[in-house]
Parts: sequence; C-alpha cells; structure tokens
Amino acid sequence: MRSPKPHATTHLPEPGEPAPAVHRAASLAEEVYDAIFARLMALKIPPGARITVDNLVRELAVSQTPIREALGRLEGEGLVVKTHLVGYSAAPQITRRRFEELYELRLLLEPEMAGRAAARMTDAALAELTAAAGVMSRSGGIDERARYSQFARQDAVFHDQILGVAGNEMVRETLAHQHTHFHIFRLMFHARVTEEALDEHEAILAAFAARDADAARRAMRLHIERSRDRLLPAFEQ
Amino acid sequence: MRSPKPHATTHLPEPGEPAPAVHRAASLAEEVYDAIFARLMALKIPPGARITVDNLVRELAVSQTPIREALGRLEGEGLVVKTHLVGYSAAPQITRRRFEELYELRLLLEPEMAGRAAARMTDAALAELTAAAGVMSRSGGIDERARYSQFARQDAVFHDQILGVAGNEMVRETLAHQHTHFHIFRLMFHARVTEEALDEHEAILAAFAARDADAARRAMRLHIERSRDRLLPAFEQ
DNA sequence: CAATACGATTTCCTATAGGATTTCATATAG
DNA sequence: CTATATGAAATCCTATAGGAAATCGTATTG
Repeated sequence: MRSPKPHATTHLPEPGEPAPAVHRAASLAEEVYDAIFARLMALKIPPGARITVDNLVRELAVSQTPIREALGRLEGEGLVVKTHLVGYSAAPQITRRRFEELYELRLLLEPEMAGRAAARMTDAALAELTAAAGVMSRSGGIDERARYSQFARQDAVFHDQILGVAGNEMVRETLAHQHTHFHIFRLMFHARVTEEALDEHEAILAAFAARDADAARRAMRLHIERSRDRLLPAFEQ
Repeated sequence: MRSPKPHATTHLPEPGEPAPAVHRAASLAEEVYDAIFARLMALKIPPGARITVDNLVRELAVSQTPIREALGRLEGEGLVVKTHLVGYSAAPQITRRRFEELYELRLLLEPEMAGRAAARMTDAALAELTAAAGVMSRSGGIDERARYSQFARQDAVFHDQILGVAGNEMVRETLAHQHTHFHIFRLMFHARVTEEALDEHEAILAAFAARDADAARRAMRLHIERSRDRLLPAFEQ
C-alpha cells in the first residue's frame, strides 16, 4: 500500500534559495531541469562527469520520469550527452578549436549589434547598462574566486543587455546559448579579473552615451579580441 | 539539427509489425526522436498542433518513457513546447519578426563564411558543391510541391557544405539549428522554385571556382537578400 | 437565460518488476 | 607472467498499472 505525495506541495531542495510561498505552476521536470542546470553551472557536476539517474532520484526525491525528461532537454541543448547503455554525462570541456570558433562568431555578431544598440539607445536603457557595469566593483576584499564568479555573471548580463537593445532576439538567444557552455570554461580556468576588462566596458558605455554607432562597434570589437587574448593562455598549460 | 551520433540501421516497427528480437544499437528514445522529427519536418504534425504521449505510444508501439525523453530533447531544441498539465505541442509557426531576424543573422554570417570558403576551397570540395547544386535540376515534370520540397532540402545542403568548407563548426551548427525551424515555414508557404535561385547558386560557384573571396561574399549576400525578398510576401496575406 | 455542480477526459507523475549490456574482478590455460 | 574466459554487480532501459490534478463539456438549478 503506497502513499504518494501530493504533487502540489512537493518542492525540490534548492540550497540557498527559499522556495516561494505560492507554488508556481511548473512541472516537476522543469524544476529538475533547473536543479541540474544549476549544478552544471556551479561546477558541482564537472565537465565529463557521469550523471546517473538513480543518484538524482535520491538527491532530488523525485521519480525517474521527470528526471529523464529533464535530461533529454539538457541533451537537446547540448549541455549533457547520452551514450546508449552507458548513461548521461556532463558535456566535455570546450576545446581550443571551439573556443576560437566562439570568438569568431562573437566578432562577427557583437560589434555590429553594439553599433545598432548605440543607434537605438535610450536614456533608460543606458542607465540600466551603466548600473550593470557598475556592479562589477573594482574594490577587492572578497576572495578571488568568488569575485571572478560574480564578474563572469555580470559580464554576461552586460553583453546580453546590449543585445537586447540592439533588437535581434534570435542573435541574443544564440549567443546566450553558447554562453552557457562557455561559462563553465571560464570558471574552470578562472582568470584574474583584470582592470582592463572594466576599462573596456567603460569605453563601450562612453560610445553608447554619445550615440556613436561606429565607436561602439570599434570598442566592442576591441573588447572581445582582448577578452579572447586574456583567456587563450588557459589552453597553453 | 541533431548532434552527430552513430546512426541506427534499424527502424521502429511499422504498425502491425512485431519488434525484432535482436538488440538495437541505438536507444529507443533516439529512434522515437527521429520519428517525431520526421513527422514535424514533413508537416505531418503542423505547427501548433498538439502532440499527445498516448497517441505516440499507439503509433510507435513503445512505452511512455522513451517518448517523454525524446520530447524533452525536442523541447530543448525548441521544436516542441510543453505546457504544464496541458501537454506537448509542435512549436508555433515563425513570425515575420523572427523571419527578419533570421535573415539579419544569415547576412552577418554567411557572406563572410562564403569568403573564407573561397579562400580555402579545394578541387574536391568544389566538385561536391557543384554536384549538390546540380541535383537541383531545372527540368520540370514532377509536381510542384514535391519539386519545391526537394529544392528546399538541396538548398540547405548547399549552404551547409559551404559552411563546412569555411571551417567554423559552431557557426555551421547554429545555422543548421535555425534552419530546422525555417524549413517548416518554407514548406507551409511553398513558394515556386524560381530560376533566379539557381542562377544565384551558380554565381556563388563561379566565385568559388575562381577562388575569389570578395566575389563569393558579394554573391552570397545578394543570394540571401533575394531569398528573403522572395519569401517575404508570404506574410502579406 | 445565467451560474454553478458534476463527471469524463487528459495529462503528469509514481512505483515496481524485469531484461539487456557494460565493467571489473577472478580464475584458468598457455 | 600474460592473455583469455567466466561470472557478479551496477546501471541503463523498457513495460505496465494506476493515483492525483486540471480542463472541458454537459446538465441541473435559481
């Protein structure tokens, strides 16, 4: 005689984040997806590591069905790979070749998008962008790793907001998608937060403030090229 | 487009046909994925239509588990959307806005890629490209719809092969992914196969034959712009 | 006619049992 | 000692049966 739990009151354990009082109408599969996604982004599941369904059943206190569904979705997004009769595992670390391809893609898209953003920039959007850039405080104090993790997140928000102003949602989604893969790489080889990156962001903001599309394009191109050169040594070791 | 995996040589049992006793190299979930993907691409499941798990259970003669897994993967790729306690449905038809964004994206990427392809072109690759373009025969005879369906497929192969020569796999995957969505749109409003498109392909080939990167860029840009203008009237009705 | 109540349908999720395959340790033959 | 074969454990994968929640249509009542 089994006594299944009522669905409406089941919540997945989200460490650090309190569950909302009102239950959002999200399926269990969706919550499982978020839980696994968070574990991947936090490197709690490192690249290439096995992901067994049984472990997740125990860890998340859900049956196999929503877990399989969530893993299928993660597979469709390329964050997880499946081998028949072996199981799921986190996607492998990005290769140098793929790293360079990503920066080629960014250089083809982001400078142009920055130019359009400058042409369409509003005062409200500029204020938001400045705020996002401002959060990346130069002040030390926190430990290096936590600080870089915060910088990586804020840098992503900054670039994403620019793409939002530029107005092409498809480009925005494409780069956001690639960024989720890239994020893991950045955290693995967490480079120091350089003052240069912050200077480059300010140069982009200055071009936006002047509504200078051409300067925005140049500043963005320079920023991405330098970002690439800063991270490239990670492959040399 | 699905990730490259060793492909199964076996198929799902046709209705009435018993399942083979020998073990299949590919998981059932993978075969189910292919089956649903094919139904979406062939418009057998039109955009927005409901996709119930039970129907697929009956139609494909497998249990719910692999079907849920496959639907999850399709959801991750954006070809299918899920609503809690309502179920799955095929992704809605592309909007005009999204159509224009796609062509912006293509114009930012494909001309540049065509230029690189021209610089890296080999005789073997050129022969393959010419063959792919040649399959799109100008001869009539077949009925209009089947002919356009064939053209759409071959056009996709042509562009994809160019991206392969250009050498950036990430760009190639990105555009292939977007193309699966776009393909459905093209079939819904199957425009006539114009002789123009074939002429444009030949112009691109000529630039490749001359290893002229600049001409390839121009020809590709013109081809995409004209393709956009040919399809745009579909939104006017 | 309008509003509510109720049942049927659909869908999500769970549970359990068992078959198939890989991996790894152990034993045996050369 | 090395290489191959055998067997056990772990894991994945499938099938089936059914409970809980939401939606929809219909019928009843004011």
